[in-house]
Amino acid sequence: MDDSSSHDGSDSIDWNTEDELEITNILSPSSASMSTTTNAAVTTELRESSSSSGYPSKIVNDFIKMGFPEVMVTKVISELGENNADAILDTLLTYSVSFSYAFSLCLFDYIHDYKALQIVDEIPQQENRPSQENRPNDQNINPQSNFENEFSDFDSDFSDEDTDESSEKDDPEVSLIDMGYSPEEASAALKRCGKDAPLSELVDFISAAHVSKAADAEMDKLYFTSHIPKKDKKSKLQKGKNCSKIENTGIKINRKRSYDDVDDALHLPNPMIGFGVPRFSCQVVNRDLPKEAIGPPYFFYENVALTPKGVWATIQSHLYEIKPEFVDSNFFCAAARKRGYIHNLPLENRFPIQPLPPRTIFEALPETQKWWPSWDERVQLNCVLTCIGSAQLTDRIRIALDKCDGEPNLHVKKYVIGQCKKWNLVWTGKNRAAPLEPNELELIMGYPINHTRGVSRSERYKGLGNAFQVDTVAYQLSVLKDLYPEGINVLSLFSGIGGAEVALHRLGIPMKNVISVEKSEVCRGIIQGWWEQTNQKGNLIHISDVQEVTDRKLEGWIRSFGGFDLVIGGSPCNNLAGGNRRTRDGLEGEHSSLFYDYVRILNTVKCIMGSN
DNA sequence: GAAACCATGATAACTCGT
DNA sequence: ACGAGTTATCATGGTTTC
Repeated sequence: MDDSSSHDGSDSIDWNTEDELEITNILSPSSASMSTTTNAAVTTELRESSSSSGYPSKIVNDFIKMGFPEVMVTKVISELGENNADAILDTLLTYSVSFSYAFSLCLFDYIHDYKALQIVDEIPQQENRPSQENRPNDQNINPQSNFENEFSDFDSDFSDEDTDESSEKDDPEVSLIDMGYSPEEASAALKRCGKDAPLSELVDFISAAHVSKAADAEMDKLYFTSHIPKKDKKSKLQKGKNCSKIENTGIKINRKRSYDDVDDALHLPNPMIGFGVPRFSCQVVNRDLPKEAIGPPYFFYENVALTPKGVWATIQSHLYEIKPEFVDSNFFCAAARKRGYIHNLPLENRFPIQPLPPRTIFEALPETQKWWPSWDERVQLNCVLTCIGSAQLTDRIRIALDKCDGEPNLHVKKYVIGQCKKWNLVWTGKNRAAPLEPNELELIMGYPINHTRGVSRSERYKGLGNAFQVDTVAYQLSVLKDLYPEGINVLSLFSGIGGAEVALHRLGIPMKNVISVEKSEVCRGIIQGWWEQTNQKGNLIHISDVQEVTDRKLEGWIRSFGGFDLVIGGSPCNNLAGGNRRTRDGLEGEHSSLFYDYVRILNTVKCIMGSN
């Protein structure tokens, strides 16, 4: 469909026309060095535009055009000045998370007077903020190393102001009440955060409590309320398919719904931050898990968020009705990755792997900045997939751009940007948009560089495209560190390239025994290589087929190890993923139905451990 | 209507053992 | 040189949500 637009013939541009002369010219080093538009990076463009006078300045408009709210742009620019576009962009990117979250809260009608928005609005009015000259750290933000400080910069801004207010410093409870919070809320926040906590943290806590309460109510309302679908066209997935496989297995299923009553739309959270992400301490710290779901063993299940209708409802129904935690990894790294996680892990005191990974394209891939066109406004990548754009596509893009004298027209821009987003291309030369290299994907996905080295290029892309984003998963698993200081026994299903193992290792959680179930020999080799290279002390046992994980074997392992502390895995998404044109058959598809083996194994483990 | 999406399969090109 | 197996390359929509 996307490509058809390039053949419509309605435009003067013929995307498929080969022009060898132009290609030759562009490929020559001299022509590349002659580029007059080398200051193509967004921030460079903005930096140049910022020198112009007038209000609102071009830089303000440019950031607004990038999608940032005007109030936020003007606030940040008033903070940082117009001369440091990098810092402005970084701050906006991070702050937008907070802002959009706050904005989304407006959806909950009973917190219409949400205080965080008041805080946001108040910021530009405050005159006693530290000047840019007094904040050298903000002036020279190093995109390579300072990312982790972004949000704390904002927090510290609040804190600085707080300390200027002696009354607040003396009695934060009074300050909170003055801000409109109830005495109960203020008291609870102080009890939870401590009396010395900065005001911003206290506000955050109260906001989080609001969110928790609102989200619970809203989620209950949204998840499974039935409505009549408006579309006439029936999904090929939603009707007439039952979980015959499960029923045949005889496994006890906590099934409350059929497909017929779960075909309503799943409302994914926006922003997709689950129970909270780093830099935004808006966490739901308590949730009521069903008794039978409470660990140990802890379990952690993952799959794509954007499934055909009804899939997550079915998954949830087989996993103790625990609501999925939907998180987009773009809050952790430079690429989007919208995933749902169902787990019974505690939510309190999560922490991310340090240092926090780069979260923008320029920070992750600084060499691309040199070639980045000003009109490509992407600051993060789309989801890492299992295959990459073709070399011919890169050629088509280059030819199209070469034909333009100076900045391309809107039609060309639209085509190029569309393809860049679709295929996650980055700028690696003049008019050259190319796919990411495997080692770049390893960086973005949180794996050691060369983690997948030694296998074919296709296998590397496939493995990484199917993998956990390590930082995202690690954040959720981090609570295990205090629970199991001596290490854990892990049953890792559908291990892939070992995302769970890498996450635990990077968290500093020792693995005593790992049963790793993975069909692909290539992936098993990658895990084994990593296991040896990182000098793991524990035992790693490979199982090639999930069907080999029988009750008897589970019983043997449990008797031998004393039980599994964590059952973790993301079952195949092949038949769920939006990229699948041919066999997106839903949870009953050839590959994705292996989810039921996850359920089977988890139930067996719990049963054996419970009886012990 | 725009945007996004842990993909699949056909075929060409390549590798390697005989 | 041959052939089997492996790897690289490319084109291919549709569902879902906002």
